[in-house]
Amino acid sequence: MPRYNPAQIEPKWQAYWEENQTFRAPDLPGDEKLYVLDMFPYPSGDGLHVGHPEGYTATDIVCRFERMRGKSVLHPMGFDAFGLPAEEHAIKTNTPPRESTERNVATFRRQLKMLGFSYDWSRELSTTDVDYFRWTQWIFLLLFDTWYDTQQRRGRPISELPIPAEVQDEGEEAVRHYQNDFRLAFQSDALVNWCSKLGTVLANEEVIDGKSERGGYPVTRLPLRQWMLRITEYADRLEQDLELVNWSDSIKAMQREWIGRSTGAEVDFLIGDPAGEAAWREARAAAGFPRKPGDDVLRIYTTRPDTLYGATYMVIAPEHPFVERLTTAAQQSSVTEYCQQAAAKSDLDRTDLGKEKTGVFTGSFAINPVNGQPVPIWIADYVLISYGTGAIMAVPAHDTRDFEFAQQFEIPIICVVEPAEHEQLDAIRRGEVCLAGSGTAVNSGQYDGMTTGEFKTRIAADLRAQGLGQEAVNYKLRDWLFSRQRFWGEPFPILHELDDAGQPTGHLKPVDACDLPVDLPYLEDYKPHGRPEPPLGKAPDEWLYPVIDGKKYRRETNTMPQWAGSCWYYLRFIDPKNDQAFVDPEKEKAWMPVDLYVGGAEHAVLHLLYARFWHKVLFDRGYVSTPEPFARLINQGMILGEIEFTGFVAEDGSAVSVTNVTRDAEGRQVHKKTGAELTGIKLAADQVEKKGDSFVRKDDASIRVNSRAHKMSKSRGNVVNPDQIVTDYGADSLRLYEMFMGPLEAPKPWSMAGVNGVRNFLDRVWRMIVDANSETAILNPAVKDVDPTEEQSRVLHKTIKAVTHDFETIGFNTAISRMMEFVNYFTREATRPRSAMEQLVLLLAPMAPHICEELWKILGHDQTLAYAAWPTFDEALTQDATIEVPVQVLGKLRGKVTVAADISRDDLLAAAKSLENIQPWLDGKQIVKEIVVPGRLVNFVVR
RNA sequence: GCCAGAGUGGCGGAAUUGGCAGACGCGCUGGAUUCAAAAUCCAGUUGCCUUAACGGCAGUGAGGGUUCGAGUCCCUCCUCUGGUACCA
Repeated sequence: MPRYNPAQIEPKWQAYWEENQTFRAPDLPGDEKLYVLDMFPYPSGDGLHVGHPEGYTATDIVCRFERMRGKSVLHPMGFDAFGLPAEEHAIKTNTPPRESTERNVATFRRQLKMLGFSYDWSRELSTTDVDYFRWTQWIFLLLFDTWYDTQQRRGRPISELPIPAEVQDEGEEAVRHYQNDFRLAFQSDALVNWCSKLGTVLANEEVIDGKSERGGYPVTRLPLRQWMLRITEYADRLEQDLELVNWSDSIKAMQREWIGRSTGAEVDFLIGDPAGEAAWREARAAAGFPRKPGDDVLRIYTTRPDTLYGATYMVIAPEHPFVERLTTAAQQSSVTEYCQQAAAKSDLDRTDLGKEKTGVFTGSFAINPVNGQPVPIWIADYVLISYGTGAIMAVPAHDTRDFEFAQQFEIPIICVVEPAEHEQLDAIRRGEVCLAGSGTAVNSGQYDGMTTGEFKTRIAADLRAQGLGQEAVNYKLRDWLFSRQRFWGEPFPILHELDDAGQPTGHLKPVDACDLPVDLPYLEDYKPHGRPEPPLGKAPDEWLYPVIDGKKYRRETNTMPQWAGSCWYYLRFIDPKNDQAFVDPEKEKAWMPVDLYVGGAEHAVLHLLYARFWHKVLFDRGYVSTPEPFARLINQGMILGEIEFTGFVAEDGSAVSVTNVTRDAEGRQVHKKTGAELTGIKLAADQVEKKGDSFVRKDDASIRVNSRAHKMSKSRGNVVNPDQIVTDYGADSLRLYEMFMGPLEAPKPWSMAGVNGVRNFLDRVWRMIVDANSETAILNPAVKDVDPTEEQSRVLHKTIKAVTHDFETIGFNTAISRMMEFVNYFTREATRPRSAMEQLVLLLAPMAPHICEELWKILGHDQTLAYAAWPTFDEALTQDATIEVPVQVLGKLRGKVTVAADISRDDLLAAAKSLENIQPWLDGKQIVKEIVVPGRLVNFVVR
């Protein structure tokens, strides 16, 4: 075996690992456990993408590294195979979903094995396995059985829900209804996001800019009875517990933003008879702020109670229950028209037209509780019924949206906050410019002169004392719409009781845990039809209408969304074969939490928020031991296509500089001045050159071109296929290249030349150790059983130290650089100590396991190196005996002095001062200051 | 608009967190080897000025500041990427 041949080595070692179960994790860990998890893929029909191996290689390196350091490592892999994408693929290829899913899983499994990841494959699972989703259904039943105790701030069994006496008195039926109102899984008639193209409703999180996240199809609002999960009850804990985890700030920020906690106050404005104001105030002062507002007040939510004196109008959402009552006869027709228009608008329209504010006056007034002034009440769709109380006080002087609206409808603008310093202070005072920030109160009666912060605290206390308001917290997070009208998902383990006439009684019966799983029935036609009735409604009667204890039921025909299975798979990996529980408590306690979780940032809100929610419910109910599932999260950056140069040409073929290109309203690329449509053309690297900060055409340097890397996509034709890379360069080269490209978390452009570069490095490693001229696999004659020289030792120990540090901090690109330096050094050495070669093989093994196993064997070992001891270093040997210290004059480098590493401060200073090329810079000058940083530098400040 | 993150050679990227900017790789140039090529090995490679050799000046998106010393810290601005968008 003279030359490095990955095509031969790699399958051989993959077979070895599989036969010997090399990476099988123990049921319970030893002294130190490490649970490293990849976000499992959904097995698309396209097979693995080069983005997948990036994160998977990173976790694999960590696992292999830590195994060599003696840790018990759990590193599993599975497939997220239920849901829309899998079903869409099945429909497209006209295959039953289970069949096409299994085929895709097989492809993914083959590709993952081909890359040599050290997964414990005995734990493989798919969310579509009946034995798996049996427990997904079980957890759903747990959610159904749980209510959230806001006092204790935790989920509790529904049997422990206190039932008010008056409900108790009404009988069993009333109690049941009361309980249903508190369950974490509940049914609700609400306006939902309906996507007829996908034939299902979608969660808020799955709708982006009024279009479906998957497919980009239009989404409309439709009232439908749907299953919801009360994730909002956990909003504060989901937000606060972000403190407990080691995640990137940006992901935490995205979750925080999605949860959208805001603090402020609720305030009641009297809308009843103004003559009764005094009596109302008296009653309120005595009784305090009521939990639910009466019909005589309009309750608003504001984050700026300090601007109450500047409220010049109020707005209620078009869907607000008071619309009818507040509308005067004179305004009736315009209000009706406006509300109908608002209702007809889809979410997309509402945001699209968001630039121009619309609204209509009701004709009614409310009374401002702080000054008794009447305030006109408007209806406008910029106020959302689903947030806060669906009503606001508008303070145009200090809120940009209110300001816009007030300008449009010529409503007075009263400044009540003055900034400390502002260029347009006078304009702000006159209400001509909006100030959204904080400052000092003016025109606010007794509160004048207070800072915004003081004012907020004071007014909250005063309002509370008068029973007119109270502090309040609001979240943007909405309850999670959990049902889908599709076939390919987990059936709900819920039965609807039917009466003798076959009509639903409204009574829900959860399927007994011992009767789980509820499997999917066989359906001839499972395809969505664009109407809200689920396809499971066409299931055979034996499935659809079970009879239990003589009672007839109809099964729930909705299915769970794609996210259900991925909410708890990390727990099942710990105990994948258990048929008594979703996970054994002892094993759960031993392995959780996940120590390192790696995946794409596209799951920043959806998956990670949902999984954390389920985990907290399981935690509250005593089934898991940690409050958070994922202790550390790293998002790998996206791998982009190769850098492309794009030039623009007009219709007549003339080149146009990129500085003159813009996009018109329809998104077409047009000339900035003439508006003529332009075409982008791909230019080869040798057609362009760098000029200043940008690239220009070689044939005309005045024409600037675009240079950037794009997302890989089929339509762009820049997709890199991992199979091809493995064939051409080998799996180790692919792994190594993806780690060498740059920091794990950064987005990086692909470069074929770069793959060739790391392959070159592996060739050099091979030749450093193996005799490339021999027919058989024997050591390079330069490798000898000798002790390393002192210099060789220093190189070795420095490398061990640096690589170990880089592995600990996930700095894989620099770790590779260090090993390249090692190889560059030792290939120049005529004698290469075998021990040093062995140490390098161990260092490189986590990254390029196949070649290293082979080299390890050639170096005379008959066991896998997967559990060989990680190399250690001697700190003393990582320092050089002599060091070169830069010498500066006035901060500029003027010379270098070579001295002993442990030189004293004074000796270093003396050596620097006597340096020959320093003298001219010191001559005739006075040394004002001498800066000596031992081991680092000397700097003379002269005058 | 708002919130994150990032701007360093022809390219991907280093820089122990305030201490020699450009490690390592790609590409390019030259050389060795070869009948020739591939492969391999060696040397060079930020720009400008200058030298026989040395050396000097500038330089990390732009401008300002702090410091003996700034890619790194502070202020203002520009560009790009991702997220988000009437959430009161």
